[in-house]
Amino acid sequence: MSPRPSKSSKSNGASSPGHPDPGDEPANSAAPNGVPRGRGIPEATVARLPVYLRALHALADRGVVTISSEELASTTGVNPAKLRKDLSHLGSYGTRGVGYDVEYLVYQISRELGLTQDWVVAIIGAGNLGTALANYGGFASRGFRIAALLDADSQVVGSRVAGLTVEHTDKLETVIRDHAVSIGVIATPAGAAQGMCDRLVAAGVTSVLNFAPVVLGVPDGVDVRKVDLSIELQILAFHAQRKAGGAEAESTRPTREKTVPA
Amino acid sequence: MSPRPSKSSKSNGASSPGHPDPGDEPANSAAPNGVPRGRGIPEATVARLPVYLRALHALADRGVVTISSEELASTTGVNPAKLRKDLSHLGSYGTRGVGYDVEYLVYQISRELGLTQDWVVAIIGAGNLGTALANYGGFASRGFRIAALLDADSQVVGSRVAGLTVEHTDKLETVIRDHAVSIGVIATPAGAAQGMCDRLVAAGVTSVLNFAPVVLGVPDGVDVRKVDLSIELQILAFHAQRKAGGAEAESTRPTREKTVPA
DNA sequence: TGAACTTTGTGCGTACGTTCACAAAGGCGT
DNA sequence: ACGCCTTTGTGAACGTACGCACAAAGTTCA
Repeated sequence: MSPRPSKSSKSNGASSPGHPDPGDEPANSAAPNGVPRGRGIPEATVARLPVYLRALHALADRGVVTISSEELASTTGVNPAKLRKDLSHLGSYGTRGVGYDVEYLVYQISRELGLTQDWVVAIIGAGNLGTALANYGGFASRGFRIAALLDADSQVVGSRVAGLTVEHTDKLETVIRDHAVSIGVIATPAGAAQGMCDRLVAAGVTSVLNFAPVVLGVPDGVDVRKVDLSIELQILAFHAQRKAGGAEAESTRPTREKTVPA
Repeated sequence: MSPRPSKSSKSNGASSPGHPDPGDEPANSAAPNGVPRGRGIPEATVARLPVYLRALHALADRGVVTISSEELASTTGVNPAKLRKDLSHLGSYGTRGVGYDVEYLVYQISRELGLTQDWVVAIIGAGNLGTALANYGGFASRGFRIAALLDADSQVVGSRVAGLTVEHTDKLETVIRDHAVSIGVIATPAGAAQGMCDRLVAAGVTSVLNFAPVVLGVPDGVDVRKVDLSIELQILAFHAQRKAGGAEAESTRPTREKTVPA
């Protein structure tokens, strides 16, 4: 059983993909006729690929050689058809009647996501969150190398966190360049986020992961993704409220009612 | 005060987007004509309401009384028409020719999101991330009260974090009930997440915010939202790779032709 | 070898989300 | 008081996403 082509390289259909900002950006590499471009993998699919990848890594560790879309779908919590369609965007890597070769799929998804190369990450803000991020093992194991941890507080600068010495944000530009950082993670208080982001961008960073509760403004070509704890909680609250007896006689008065689910 | 269309509809899909639990099949409760009137607010809108809310809070603090959709849209980074449509789902709270009353809108969105009541939160896992979350001030200020912080490590139990004494996960059920916790935040290592989640659910928690890199399985009626740092980074990597001229590592093109002779 | 079985890959109908463009609605100046 | 100007609220067009259902393609076993 070796459906693994040693090394087949083919043409690259990369055209001119727009910059699908997390927020909204119309620009997309639409073909003249409207067919989704060769390399045009839908955002929704891209967002799921890491989930599949993680499950596949776990399977590989357990020695599983092949897996069907049905099984992989159930472990990742998606619809089997959706999973197959997602994978079909990468190419035809399954074997009918058998399923997908786990190792091969791991490789293909990794390559597609750009994880076959190393990404150098800098974390701005060495507070609780920055420290947590620096200590999070999930990064290094997936091709993300945290090269620097910066903070504006002189008290913190110089201390060692997760094997790194915290550097002062004054040196941001130097640090970014010296380590060839390509991804910046903002874990600062809200007030400092935009400023740090601007400096990151000016220093050449084009990918930013923002944990600060602000909407970052960036020029075209810079990719920002936001992780907002408070927003997630509020969405949960919305659904919880609805579950807890959504129909209330509300006019303009807050219903100060607390319903504890049994 | 505008008349508010009170049309009760059954709750729509309880699961969060991207978490299509097996068994999520009930058709959406839409009006005969198709418009989800009344309380059927689209998920995409719900996800943006907290963003608007935050911006509105900031405006209120600065003493701004009214704001147009155009301005609010630009500060929150969305399309003005989208913003208006989002707000229109709550009712007609704007004044034509003028804009929206900031305070009033704050109240309306808060009520819609269920933030006019207090939500009791328990954080499971007092490691770096759990500590960061406990210290994050953004919760308390928005109606979320962290009532408990639990950890399985006896070394950590008893220490004080963010004004709370860390309790042992052995007492999870008791803690949940005593504090009437309705939202559980999982900040444990991946291996412990499902177990803790199961116990939370068994104890009556129906809203879970999961930071562990696993897909949690929960029964119907339980809402899970996932925050995954590693996935966000991988999505960034995907786009970064594309920006960096996807010419280096050639790829298999998913065209009709299939050529992978081993 | 060939038939039965398994599983992929995808066409298609449906639902959802986004954006444009405009009529309706209200304030404001004269 | 009246018309002008601003801004909302929404109908309609477009695009994306989802999931069913099925043909195609491969495996296995007699």
